This record gives sequence, structure tokens and C-alpha cells, in this order.
Amino acid sequence: MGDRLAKDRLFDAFASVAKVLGSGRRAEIVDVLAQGERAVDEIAGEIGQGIANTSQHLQQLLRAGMVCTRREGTRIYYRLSGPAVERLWVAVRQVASEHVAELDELAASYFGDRAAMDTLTRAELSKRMAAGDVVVLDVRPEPEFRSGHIPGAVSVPIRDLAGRLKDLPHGRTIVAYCRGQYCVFADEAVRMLRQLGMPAARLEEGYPEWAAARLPVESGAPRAAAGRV
Amino acid sequence: MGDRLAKDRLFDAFASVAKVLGSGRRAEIVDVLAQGERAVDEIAGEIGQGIANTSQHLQQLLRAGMVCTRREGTRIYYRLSGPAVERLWVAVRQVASEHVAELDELAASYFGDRAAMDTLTRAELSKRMAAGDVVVLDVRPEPEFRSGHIPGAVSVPIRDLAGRLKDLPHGRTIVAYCRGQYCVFADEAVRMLRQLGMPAARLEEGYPEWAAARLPVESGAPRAAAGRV
DNA sequence: GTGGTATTCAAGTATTCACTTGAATACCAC
DNA sequence: GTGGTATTCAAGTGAATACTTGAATACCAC
Repeated sequence: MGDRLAKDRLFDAFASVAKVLGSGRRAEIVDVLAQGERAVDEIAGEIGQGIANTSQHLQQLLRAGMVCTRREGTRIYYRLSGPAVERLWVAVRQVASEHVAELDELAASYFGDRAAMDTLTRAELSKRMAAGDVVVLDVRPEPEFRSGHIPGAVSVPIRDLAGRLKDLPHGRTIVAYCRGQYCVFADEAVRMLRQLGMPAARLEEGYPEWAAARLPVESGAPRAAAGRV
Repeated sequence: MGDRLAKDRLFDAFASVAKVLGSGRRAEIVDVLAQGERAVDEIAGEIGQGIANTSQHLQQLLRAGMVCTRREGTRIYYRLSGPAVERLWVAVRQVASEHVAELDELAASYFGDRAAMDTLTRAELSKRMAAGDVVVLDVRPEPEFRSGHIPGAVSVPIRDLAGRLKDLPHGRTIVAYCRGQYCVFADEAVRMLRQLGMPAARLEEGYPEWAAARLPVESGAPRAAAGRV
């Protein structure tokens, strides 16, 4: 049919989209941006790379149409360009978690014994929030909390948790959440709290899934003296 | 937090899934396998590559857990390993068609003037099939027809269409379908039929979407003397 | 066992890619 | 205008990748 070249180029175009996600660092960027928009230096910090390198990764994501930008003074904020990109990222994680054996090992060795740790589904958390017998703890970095969080949640970034443990209320179960199933922040928080004998559990998924499920969200800065709930 | 290494490896594992789709040839393989299982030499033929190269691409898909194999004598049949992989492939195509500008040009320059061509949705086709005023034409290669097709469809692979035009019934509109939105077979068939003054249109999507929508399907060899409907 | 076929493995080459470094650009404050 | 900051661009290096070629393996028919 004489179509070899055009056909190849068509599928190369499809593949170019997947190829952009085929780098761990860019995948990490997409995962960060799934939480909300970020400036370049913030992204560089979160993924632990230099600014120039981060910028080039962002250019690639931009060229593939997966992110868009917004300028504000000297800063340029990046965000995912639409829900199709989020669906793609979820699809990648699903295939990976179903089929990549290494993931289970990685998750087990690094996340700790997830199975032995209490987890709550979104529905369970909603119910217990309504009953008022839990404290919801957002352990993501604060900018992510600002751009959206579960209503009533307290923001204590995992980095600060050790120093602010005594501010947390006793008596009620603390439910920590973070970026999602494959983020370790909530796991670390639960481990830390349990070592101190405090009842703690993690939300099975993270904020992106919560928001995607159209459950109520809230945005803005944490309340002053965030320690008191 | 001292997690740099493990975190990087985790996201590398996610990225490894996307990376496998990041080659036009492997994307083509996934697209072919979305139609049903195939032996290595069949795949090599469809994507226009050597057998050794095709085999190595298949090994990569296998290592990523995206395909599985079944042995039958000397032949080894590959198939997609599950619905998550199909969802991933659809997600890639969606992001590509939304965001990669080049795709529109490629589609326009190669597919011809799709907009000027009548297309039917699945619902429209179902209705007209019930009314009995259309002939449904499957222009995919015959093995794909055998592994599943729209009930009542006639199999005339695009390669054979030119030689079998006179066998097709006149009077009723011919609706051609193929592998999907980005497959050219149906477009070529419609162009060919219209040049002969026959009323023709294409199904907007392809067989995979039809089957995924749980519309009725049929499988088996084409009826003898497939020309008569 | 032998011969034939389908598939995989292994080595070689040209290309592509990630990250680093250092310089250039674009904006704001003054 | 100058100085400072955020971002992008460009060049260089070491590693990874796609495709080719030729050989090895695994199965079947006999």
C-alpha cells in the first residue's frame, strides 16, 4: 500500500507521548504536577535535580503537550494540560502495579510493611470524619496543601512532623494522607506516630484520587498555630 | 529524608512501563495485539520489520508485563496481558490526539479529508443495521476478522478490495470499518468505493472500540464466496 | 535419529538521551 | 538605566537504544 513511511510516522507520534513519560524524573514531575501547579525551582527541589536539567525535562513535557505554563513576574508556573494527562499517568501506574514485579519489592522494602498497617478507604474516612472521631493529617509539603486539601485537615509536612508531634491532639485516631498510593509520606507519618503509641492509620489513596472522586475539598493556607485542631 | 535512591527507583519503575511504549514500532505492536493474539512472524509482517527485531521488541513488552505468550507447536502467540494495557494504549492515543499538533497534520495529509467523508457512530450503525439498509464491510486483514468482527460483516481485506469490487452488492450503503480512528483501511475503502459511485461511509471508530462497548460480536471464518451478502 | 521451521540470543554500529556546566535571556525592583 | 533572580539555551560526555547480521535453541514431522 506504499504507506510504510506515513504509518511509521503516525505511530512514532503516538510513541512520542509515551516516550516523554519514559523517564523516571519526568514521571516524578508529572506526579508532582498532578497535585497542582509549581514553579521550576519548586519542581527541581521536589525531584532532587538541578534547575537546568529540570527545565529541560519540562521543555520536553511542554513539547509533548502534557503541561502548560503561566507566567507570574519572573517565575513560570507549570501545570498538567488536562484530565487526559492525568488519566494517562494513572493508567501507567496501574499497568506498573499490576505487572511490574519489582514494584512490589520496592514498595515492600521501602514503604515498610504496608499490609500490616491500617489503611482507610475514602468511604471509611468520610464516615469517620462525619462521626468526628478522627484527626485528618496532611503530610505533604505545604504548597501542595495550599493548592487543595481534604476539608478540616491539619497541615504538618512530613519534614516537620518529628518536631511537632507534641502539638497533635491525643485520644482520636490520626489519619494521614499524602500524594497517593505510591507516596511514602503517610507511611512514614503513621510509623512515627505508632512508635509513640498514638493510634494512626493512612488513607489508602492520596489527595489526587480524593479530588478526582469529587469529594469535598478546601484550599488556602493552614490555620495559624496549626498544631491545635 | 534519605530516600532519594529508593524514590528514584520507584519512579524509574513507573517510567519503565511508559518507556516500552515509547517506540513507534512497539506502539504498533500493541495496536496490532489489541485486535487479538498473533504469532511473531505475523506481527513482523504487520509492522514491516525483520523477525529478529520484532522478537526483541516483543521481549521488551514481555519484560514490562504488557504482553503474555502461548505456545502452539513451533509458534509462539503473543497477546496483551490485560485490560489495563488496553486502557493505557487508549490513554496514550487520547493524549496524543489532543495535544500533538503533528498528529492532525499527519492524519489530514495521509488519511485524506476525513472531515469531508461521511462517518457513522456506533449507535447510528446499530440503528441502520437493524433497519437492514446497510452492508457492513470489514477491511482488516483476515486473521483479525476471524478473531472477532461485527455480526453480519463481510470480510474483504483492503488489499483484496480492488479485485473484488464487483462482488459487492449495489443499492445499499456500504459502511466500512477497520482497526480504529487512526487506521487508514476504512478510509481507503470508502475512497475507492466512492470513486465508483457507490454510496459508502466509514464507522467512526474501529472494532476494538466496538468490542469494548460490549456491542454484539461474532467470530470465525468469513462465509464462503464472501462476495454475496 | 535427520531435516525444516519458528523463535530467540549475541555481537556490532550509528544514533539518541540524560545530566552537567557555563552562558544568555527575560522579568522585576530601584 | 543597574542589579538581582528565575528560567532557558547550548555544548560536551558517558550511557542506553534500535536495527542488522549470523548463530543457537526449541519444536515438529518423518
